[in-house]
Amino acid sequence: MNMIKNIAKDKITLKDIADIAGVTSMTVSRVVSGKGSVKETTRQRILKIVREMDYKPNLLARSLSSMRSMTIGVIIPKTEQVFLDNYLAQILTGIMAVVKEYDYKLMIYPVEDSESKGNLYLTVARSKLVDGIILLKPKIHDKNLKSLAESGFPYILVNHRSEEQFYNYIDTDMHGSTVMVTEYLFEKGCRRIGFVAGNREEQNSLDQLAGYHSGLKKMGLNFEEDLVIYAEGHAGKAYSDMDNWLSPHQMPDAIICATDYIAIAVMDRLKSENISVPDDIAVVGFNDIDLAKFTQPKLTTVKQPLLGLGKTAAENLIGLIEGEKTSPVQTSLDLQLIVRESA
Amino acid sequence: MNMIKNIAKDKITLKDIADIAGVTSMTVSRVVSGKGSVKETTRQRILKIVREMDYKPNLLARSLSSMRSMTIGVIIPKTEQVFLDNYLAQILTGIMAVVKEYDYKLMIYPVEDSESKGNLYLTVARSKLVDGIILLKPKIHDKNLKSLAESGFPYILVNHRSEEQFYNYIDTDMHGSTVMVTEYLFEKGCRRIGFVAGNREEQNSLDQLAGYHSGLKKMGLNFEEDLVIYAEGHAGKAYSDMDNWLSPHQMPDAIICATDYIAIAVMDRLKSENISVPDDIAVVGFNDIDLAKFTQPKLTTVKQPLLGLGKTAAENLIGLIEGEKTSPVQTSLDLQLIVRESA
DNA sequence: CTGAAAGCGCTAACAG
DNA sequence: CTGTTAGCGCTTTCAG
Repeated sequence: MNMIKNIAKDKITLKDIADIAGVTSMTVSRVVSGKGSVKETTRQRILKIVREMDYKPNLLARSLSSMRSMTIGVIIPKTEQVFLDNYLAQILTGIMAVVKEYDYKLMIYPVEDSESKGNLYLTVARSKLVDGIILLKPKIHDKNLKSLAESGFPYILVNHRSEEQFYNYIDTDMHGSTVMVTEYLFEKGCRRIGFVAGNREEQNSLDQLAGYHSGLKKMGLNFEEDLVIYAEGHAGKAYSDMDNWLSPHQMPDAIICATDYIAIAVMDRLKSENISVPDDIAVVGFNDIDLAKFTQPKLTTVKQPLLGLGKTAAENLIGLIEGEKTSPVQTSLDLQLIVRESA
Repeated sequence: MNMIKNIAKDKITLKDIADIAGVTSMTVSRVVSGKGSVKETTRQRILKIVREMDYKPNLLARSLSSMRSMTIGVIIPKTEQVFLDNYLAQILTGIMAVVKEYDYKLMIYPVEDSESKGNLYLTVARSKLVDGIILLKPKIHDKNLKSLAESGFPYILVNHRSEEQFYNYIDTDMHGSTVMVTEYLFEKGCRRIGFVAGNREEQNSLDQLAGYHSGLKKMGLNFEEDLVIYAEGHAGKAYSDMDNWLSPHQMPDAIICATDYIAIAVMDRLKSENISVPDDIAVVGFNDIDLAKFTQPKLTTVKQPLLGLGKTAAENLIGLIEGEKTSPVQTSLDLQLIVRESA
């Protein structure tokens, strides 16, 4: 029997293994970390002891010494929804896939909207806990973005196209796709196309709104303020603000919704008013969430390549971290209209 | 003008601050970490320099030295869905709320089902990157749970009730609530109550199934194998396996679904077969996801206190970490039937 | 209230 | 291929 097995296993260090193996901790380090070469026989001997002792490296020490944490941070805007929002969930899933592939780890930083205490981004950056950060849907007026960009710390903005030349971002073409939707509805015969807007503190939503304007213009339609509901992304607000539309001559004949959640609420309201979708009014959503195909009628929507967004963001960030890419990284992914039953 | 401001700000250490302030790094440490007392005047002087220099502590070094990372890890089963599943999303949201409140940080570890390479749990535990871990819905046959429990490292199992006396877990009473649902349907006049089961590798789903059995028995109904679909949690499988029910005399008059996603798929199938819910068949889901109130008809479902689950798990874990609680922690939260239109 | 000394466990860099 | 030296930046502990 082996006495060694009775030692407390939760504080075994490289040195302990080294002493048993009769080498220096440096040699064990090379074996365990896989960096540097070691004679095959001693390598095997060390590996055996590592297994017997059930040694697990202290990653904290490793990171402090190597100046690399091998983890990336994700900053999530914590409005009401956070994870409840499938939108973020999908992007995160994409990020996770890449993170795993490259053997990185993942740290989550939820951020209150109000939060402004001393530039969280730089605090995170300098904490050395992460090698780079991905910011999901930052607010357009976020003052701290600039100092982050200037700091040289690796970061990627997701869904935050910027006119500024120096920001790193991955985005989807919200403007173009909203024009496309307007065009689609026009060709279906719609002439009073309404719009329920998202959160105007997000670049994304502004682009959508601008796309709606462009689309109308392109089709030769006039913009009417009454046809827009500024729901700021809240399904509940969309539902109740539809009051204004509920006199027959005010009604649009098509409604573009900033998100699928909003579209669902809108359809629910229409149903309760006995207005038929798509016969009386066509409804289009954005995102193609899981449940879009289960609504009655099934929701016509614009599919965001959310998984791809997450993956691209993570891949580019890791590229930046490992010096294989250089700033600025600026990418825009295409969207796709999924025609189902609601329009 | 202050020359100091031009120094590279991303590698300022306690020592730098100390030198400028004319004290030892130890004094600065006390000020920055808030532990230990410092004369008020020097405290203010140091704080001023900290601000001017924009010093941010290196948390890696702090953790290595103090043996506390102030972060908790969450192990997420990465089946197909991960974050896409609102279920996990809500629990995570609850965890995040508490984590923020207690000034902890959050690390995410997605786990492949197949994954068994050298007990991830212990590897994470010994990495010192986290002070404790929460395991979401571990599989019942997971061999590694036992060694984790024996290691003494703080952990909490979420939704994994166990007969074993020594496991720490937070769970919801799936058995009892499924009995309650069966009873509810019986009282509505249903006598052929069907059941679409979840993933039988999760204790949770097994409890549901057992609750279904108990419920039938309690109501004096016989269990019929034909009334159960083993969809293993997949909405798509539920949809297609309903084939078996689609001859009139095979049809149940009520269907209990393991999750709302399944319930939605089931209702969709019934709709496509021109079977009316709830007039012909009553449908009940589990979880009360966001969209349950938007389905047509609105879904009657069992509300899981998912946010509460997450919060309770995190609070208890932190209690364990900080020595305010002792193992085993075993809690079961109550569920609530939300009656809407589908049953 | 402040300082000195001694690490936390690992790795970079340089020898040999 | 292996060892030595010297930290990474912070905190613990013990003095004073």
